Formats: sequence, structure tokens, C-alpha cells
Amino acid sequence: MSQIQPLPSLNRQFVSHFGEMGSRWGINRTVGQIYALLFLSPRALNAEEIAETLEFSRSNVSMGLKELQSWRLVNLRHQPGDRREYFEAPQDVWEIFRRLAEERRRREIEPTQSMLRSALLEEAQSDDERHAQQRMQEMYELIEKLMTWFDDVQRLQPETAMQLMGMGAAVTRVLEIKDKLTGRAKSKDTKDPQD
Amino acid sequence: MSQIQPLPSLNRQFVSHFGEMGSRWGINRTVGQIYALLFLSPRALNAEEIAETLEFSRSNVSMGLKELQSWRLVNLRHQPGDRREYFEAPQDVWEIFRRLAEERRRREIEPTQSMLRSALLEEAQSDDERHAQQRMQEMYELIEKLMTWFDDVQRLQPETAMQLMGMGAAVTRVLEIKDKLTGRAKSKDTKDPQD
DNA sequence: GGACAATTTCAGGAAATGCTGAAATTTTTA
DNA sequence: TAAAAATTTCAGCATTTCCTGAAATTGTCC
Repeated sequence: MSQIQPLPSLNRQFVSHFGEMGSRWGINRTVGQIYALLFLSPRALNAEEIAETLEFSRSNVSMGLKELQSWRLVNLRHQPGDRREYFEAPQDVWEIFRRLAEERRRREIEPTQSMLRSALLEEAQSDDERHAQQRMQEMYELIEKLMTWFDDVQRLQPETAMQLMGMGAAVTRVLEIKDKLTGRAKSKDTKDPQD
Repeated sequence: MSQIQPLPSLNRQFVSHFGEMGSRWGINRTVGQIYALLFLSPRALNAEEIAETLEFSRSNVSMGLKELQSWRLVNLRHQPGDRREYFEAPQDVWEIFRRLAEERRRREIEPTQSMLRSALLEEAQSDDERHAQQRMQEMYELIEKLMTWFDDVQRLQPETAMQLMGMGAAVTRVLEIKDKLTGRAKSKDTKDPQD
């Protein structure tokens, strides 16, 4: 029956920031705050503790945790001799990012791609429809490329992924040089050597 | 005074899909649909046309367009001899993606980073606060890395960026080999060579 | 299986967000 | 600068989303 400690002000700030941010991301304030709390917590927490710390109703916390579980963002634990469930965020931030991205993909990207695919199979009845299909195809292809690339990165171990990020600049430079050599049309990014 | 054509069913499907999707992205249904409409349209449209096609009130369209402008997702045009403003989505899907990402970054990532930065500067008063700072630092660093990498990619011309995506797999493979050589612990992703 | 603890569901009130038409403002043209 | 056209603002109604406490359900222990 340990009394719940008030949250240190450092944690408070973080928690409420993610409450706000959550709402911009289609996730609600409560869920954002619960996750922020778990993310900072040095140990797994049970629903009761979360409710008391954040001053939400027990049922609200229950729904929030369910939501987080559906995003696969929390791990469940059991403490020996305690029948309650304890929740924690993965230790590794890269893992969190990965799960988030994966789930968003499943929920948002995939339905979109399948909608586009089926629209592209239909027979265009007019020039406007032909044009629309053209645009849809461009979108479809961009998404495919982003996703293929993301798959590749996702498969990496955290540290390796970080390295790949770190390489971004180097790889970029190589490709820019190649652009110049192959005489691709200039863009605003390829400035004349006036500076 | 040309009568507005009904939207082809192909376009309808697309528009309403992005209406739904919009709501998951903190952007509202109206705005999503307006943008979808502009994206598919072979020519720039004025507010009146948009309102009639989508059957929204004129004022709703006005607010939606303002929102899209604040995201820098539409270009304005003027038709000679017509005082109304015409709106269009950029021709290049990569450009759209780029602007979207840039703006999200400005609005969401940067405030978060600055919150984290200031939390990290405070003196921890307890072990829990020390632990919280540790977590915040991990998050801060992950975001920094993702952003640096993204900056690099963003600077590229569309085609170059695509190429970089295409290289993902190859680069990945190189790094995996390096992992093995340096004897990093195996993960599920580093399969034994049984295939 | 019964008692108790923990969790979930859900109806409905609260809060937030979206949408409209009317009025105000801005811009253009003559 | 007046009139007309286009656009924006905004008060208030409509819709959606959120949150709660009470009741129902599930799970555990003896």
C-alpha cells in the first residue's frame, strides 16, 4: 500500500509535453502521458500507480494501456507474489521507434497502398481520370520506395542503424558528384559556384 | 460560370480515403479531402470550385486552404483576367513529402528537442530524476541522429534521394558483414547462413 | 466453487473540435 | 472613392472524442 510519490518536476514537464504532442499524432492526451510516464520510469508500473500518479481514473488508464498494447509499445511483466500486471516501455529507444513505425505502417500505409493499387487497376474513363491515375501512381511509387528502404533499415541492429544514419552525409556527397558528372539538370540545390 | 463536374468515382475514392486518413494525422477530414482533390487535379482550382465539388461551405474551404498554406503544401497561382486565387499541389510527390516532413519537424520535433535540452541542463535531485535524464538523453540523441540524416537526404534532388533509398539494401548488407567481423552479438536479424 | 482482487466494459455527461451562414474585411476595377 | 467581387472572421450549433463511475467480467487463491 505504498503511497505514490509526487512526480519530480523534471518528469512532470516531460509527461505533459507528450500529452500535448500526443494529440497532434492521433493519440490522445491521456495515452501520451501514460507512455511518457512509463518511458521515464526506472521500473515497471501497475495501472493503479499510473492512475494515482497522473490523477486519471482507473478506467481511463485501463483504456490507455490497452491502446498502448495495441501499438505494441509496452511490455508486460509480473512481479512474483503480486497478481497485478506491470507495464514498462522497452529499454531501447530505437526499438520504440521501430515498433511505432511498424504499427503506423500497418495501420496507415498499407490500407492506402491497397486503395491505390485497386484504383490503378481500373479503366480510366476520361482524361481527368487518366491524370488522376498518373498522380496516384507517383504516390504509390514514392511510398513503395520509402517502405522498402525502411524495411532494410528496420532489420538492422540499433547500433548498425545509427551507423547508417551517420553515413547519410557521406553517401549523399558521392551521389551529388555523380549527379554532376552525369550532367543531370540543375536544381536550386546544385548552386553555381559563386560562393 | 462553368458548372462543376461531379468528381469521377476514381477520384472520389481517393479523396474520401484521405479524409479518413487525415483525421489520424492531426489534420481534419476537410483539409485531407481538399488536399487530395488538389493533388489529383490536372489544373489549379479556386476556392469556389473546391467548395462546390466537395460540398463544403465556402468558409470551411477557406479555413482549410489557410491550414494547407501554413503547412506550405499548396502553391498559389493567378489566372490572367481572373482575380480569384487558384491553388495547386506541387507537381513532384517527393517535394510534397519533403515539405510535410520539414513542417512537422518545425512544429513537433523542434519544440520537443528544446524541452529535452532544458530538462537535461537541470540538476537532478534524486535517483529517479537521474534516471529520467538518462532516458531523455537517449531520446534526444535518437532524434538528433534521425534529423541529421533526414537533413542530408532532404537536400538531395528527388531522383538522387530515390537512388539513396534504392541503396538501402546494399549499404545494409555491407554493415551486416561488418557486424559479423567485429563479432557483435547476434540478433534475430542476423541469421545463420542456412539458406 | 466461493470470496476477493484486479481489470474491463460501457452509458452518458464533459470537453474539444469541426462546420456553417452572416457579417466584416480586403482587393480589384472603373 | 464607390461598387462589386472575393475572402476571411467568428459566434454558435453539431459532431466527435474523451473521461468517469458504476456495473460486469475475469482471474486467483484457498
